Amino acid sequence: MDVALELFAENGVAATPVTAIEAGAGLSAGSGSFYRHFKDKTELLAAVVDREMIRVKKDPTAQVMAAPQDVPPAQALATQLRADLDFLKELLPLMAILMWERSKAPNLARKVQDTMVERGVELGIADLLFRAPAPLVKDDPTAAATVMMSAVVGYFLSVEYFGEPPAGVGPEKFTTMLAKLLTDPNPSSLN
Amino acid sequence: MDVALELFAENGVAATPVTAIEAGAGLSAGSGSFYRHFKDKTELLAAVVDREMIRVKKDPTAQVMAAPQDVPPAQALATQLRADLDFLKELLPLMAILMWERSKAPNLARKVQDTMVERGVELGIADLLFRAPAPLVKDDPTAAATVMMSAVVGYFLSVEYFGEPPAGVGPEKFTTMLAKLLTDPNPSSLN
DNA sequence: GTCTATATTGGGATAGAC
DNA sequence: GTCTATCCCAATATAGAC
Repeated sequence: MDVALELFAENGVAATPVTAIEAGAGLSAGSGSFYRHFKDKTELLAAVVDREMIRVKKDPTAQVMAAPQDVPPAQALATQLRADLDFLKELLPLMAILMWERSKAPNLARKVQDTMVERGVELGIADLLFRAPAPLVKDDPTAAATVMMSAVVGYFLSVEYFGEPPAGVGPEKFTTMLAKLLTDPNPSSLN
Repeated sequence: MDVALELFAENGVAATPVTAIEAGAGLSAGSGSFYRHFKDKTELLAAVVDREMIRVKKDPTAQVMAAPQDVPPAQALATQLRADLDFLKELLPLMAILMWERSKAPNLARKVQDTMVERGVELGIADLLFRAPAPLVKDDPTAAATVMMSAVVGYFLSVEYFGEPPAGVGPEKFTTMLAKLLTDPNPSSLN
């Protein structure tokens, strides 16, 4: 399953021959030994995704970190956002697989949306309100959290996909800027 | 090529049989008629991507809109962000294909990064500085533009991928919030 | 430029010995 | 549980008539 996770994420399920999985698992490629463990590739995929969802759900880095009292809110939030970026790295193989399989297995995408995205936004809301909430955030925490999470995900995908930060803006700069924008305590454009 | 673009984006190149392209183009599936037009599927892929890149580059919605003087900066920026979201919709098939082919054709990803991402951030910077620039933005326009573009891309992908806005936050709310955060003229967390 | 027909291969899956 | 051997099919690609 470890091998399959890697190969699926890298090349997609369809493009990963059973023989390659056998080879990666130390079995002789081309022997049907794979089929003593799983009925077929589809069953393996389901097993891999399930295991990954469970693993991710209990990942400690997914939790909101205890907010230290002695640092300014912007800095505390930036630290949290860095942790979020690291957490997404854990999620990456699963995300890649689901992107590949989206059209074939829409139910899988649905499951992930419910458990990951909505929960992510919820956590983000809690996160934002917990720290000194700026007026804009307080005005519509859900929208603010959505912006925050979208930015993190978008940035993460850019980095992973292209192998380098967009426009040379590293994680440090990125999270700092995003945190500042969100914790700004005095907006005048509310009108 | 239109059919191929659709099918490639939906299912990936490997999972799209030549026969399906033939069928979609009005040819009889299974006849080799395809091969009178392209040497093989790889050549078709290259042609499709090239045509798409050119088409996207001259797309008028990619331009920064003339900023009206009589609306507040936050509102003007929100309008621009809505246009950006629409533009991404144009880009979606190309993005999907490149995501799928990333591992197989890293050079393609590179080409896109140069022409799309960097250009997108550049436009974003111009955009931000052009409108009433908040101190935070002025302080580091590149970082602010990266945050802005990342948020737009992340939000867009969530919507496209899951078929509905995350946490029920629609495009209107999203762009408004993001624009407000960016144009806030009075941040105190710069320190 | 499209068709019918076909050669060929790669990969999914099974049978049965060990 | 793994192997060798094999079946089968789906998909690539070509040949040659029309």
